Amino acid sequence: MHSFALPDPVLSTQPALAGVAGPPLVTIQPQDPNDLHALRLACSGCNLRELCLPVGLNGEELMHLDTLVQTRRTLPRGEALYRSGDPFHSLFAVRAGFFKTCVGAEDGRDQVTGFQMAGELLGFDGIATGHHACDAVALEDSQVCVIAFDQLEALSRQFAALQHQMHKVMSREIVREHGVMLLLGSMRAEERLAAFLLNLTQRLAARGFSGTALVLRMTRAEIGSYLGLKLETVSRAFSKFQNAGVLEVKQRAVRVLDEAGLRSLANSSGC
Amino acid sequence: MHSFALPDPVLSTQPALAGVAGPPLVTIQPQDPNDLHALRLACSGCNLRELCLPVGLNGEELMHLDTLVQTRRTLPRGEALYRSGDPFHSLFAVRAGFFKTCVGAEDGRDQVTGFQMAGELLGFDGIATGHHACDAVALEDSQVCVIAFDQLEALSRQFAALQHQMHKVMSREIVREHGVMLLLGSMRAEERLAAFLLNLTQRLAARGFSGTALVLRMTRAEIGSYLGLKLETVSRAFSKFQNAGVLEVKQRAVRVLDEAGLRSLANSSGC
DNA sequence: CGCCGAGCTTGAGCAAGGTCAAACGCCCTG
DNA sequence: CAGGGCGTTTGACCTTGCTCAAGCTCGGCG
Repeated sequence: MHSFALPDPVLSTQPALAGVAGPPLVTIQPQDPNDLHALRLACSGCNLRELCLPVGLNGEELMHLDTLVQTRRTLPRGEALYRSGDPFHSLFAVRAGFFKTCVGAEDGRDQVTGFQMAGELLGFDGIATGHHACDAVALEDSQVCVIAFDQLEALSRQFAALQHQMHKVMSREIVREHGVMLLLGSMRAEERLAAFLLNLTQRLAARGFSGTALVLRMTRAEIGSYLGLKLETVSRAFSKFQNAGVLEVKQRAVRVLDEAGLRSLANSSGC
Repeated sequence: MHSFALPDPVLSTQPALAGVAGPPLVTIQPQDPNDLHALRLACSGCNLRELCLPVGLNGEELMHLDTLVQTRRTLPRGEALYRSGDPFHSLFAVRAGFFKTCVGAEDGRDQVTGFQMAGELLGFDGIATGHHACDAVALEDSQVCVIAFDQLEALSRQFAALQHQMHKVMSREIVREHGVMLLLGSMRAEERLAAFLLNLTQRLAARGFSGTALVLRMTRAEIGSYLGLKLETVSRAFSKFQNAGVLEVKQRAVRVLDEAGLRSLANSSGC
């Protein structure tokens, strides 16, 4: 399918174009002795710990969390982290790269339900039934931390802070989906795209990347699926934003020229 | 606004028309001495325990859960259980009645994100920030059990079964919202309505009500908001289903005449 | 009992976005 | 470097569902 060799030591999520370099990822050396192996997996040393599950944990709690994340998994672009129906054992924290999640109807239609970037968690859909209810697919070469769920539950019975953090993350996912429902249920095509771009730039900015220049990791069709639009409509909206001087669009490279303009496009209430 | 006296002893959710009577609700006598007071609030004696938070708990766990649900709250039709921005302290289990939840954009548009019936839990949106992120409004005279969230977290640190059940409920909410996204993002108007009706009848059937005759508790506009359609479109789809012999529609009273037909309408894939 | 108002139905016309089709750009591979 | 394929752009046309408007139903209330 897709020949793939992971460039060690690093998987860069947003290359030079992003302008602002993110904090460097730790070097990955697969053949290390045990202590180094443990270190490189440790949440306590992870540069994403302020965005990920460890938020708000103290030193002791973090050390215990470290014992939980015993493996990482590396995926080439296009590979599924899990598929609908797979048995659920673990949550996954995106360490590097970019994912989409999508649900499929029986008749083949499918709907992208989200895009996940570094520090975000995947897999909550599997808890309800013990089997995953959607697909998670890497949109670029990616790496995730594997978090055994039964161990996470056990640990969060010991540490209230971890328990609460986990509840917050799940609640945030519910609230995020409310926002998507608002978007899908009551916004026009251009409002949807504007809102989507603002959300993306905001999340990239929170990770230390430029809030104005970004490289989309997904196709027009995937954006369209997420936004409830056809790819042609997405493309036309991009062109219109470019003509209006709000964006500069060169295929997947997008630069926000007028953030306030974009913001007002996202709330134009259909008038 | 709405003059209201709660008929004691019972709040019936689906009246005679539903055909099959649900299990009778326990008698509510507000002035009882303490032990009876405790009993009437008890999850262990609740006829909804197989649908609600107590699923899968053993006797001891149930007894502890009973200590958690110290109050109920009664709401007349139209009243908000909570509103966006309210501080979050508790989850709510619907004991009787019917609710909608909705999120609002700044510009006044709002989107119904769900309808909740007996045994379903409300309030997870508030965990993320400590403030509720949507409104929950009673669509008929209703009653909820109030579950103090910090106590629930404490108890679920003691009992793995309760902890896991809570995670399952939140996960199920996430999966449900994926389904709504699929509906909003990729279905035609009539498919959306058919899918909505199937979902409603299924949930009513799980509660012992008829799976074919139901009384809608929400307006056409609220259905439309939930489905991303205008109320006229909803009304037209109802009429079309009636003409096709799939439904009998008399205002809010709906009877499913051809469930298989309805099912195929929900998957017609746009052809 | 008749009025009133909220909610529902139905029609006519319209616009947003979908569909189909053609052409282009970019990257990967041979 | 040429060829091929995927992803994107753009145009022309068409369908779905929205808008606006009128009339209807039903329940509550004076």
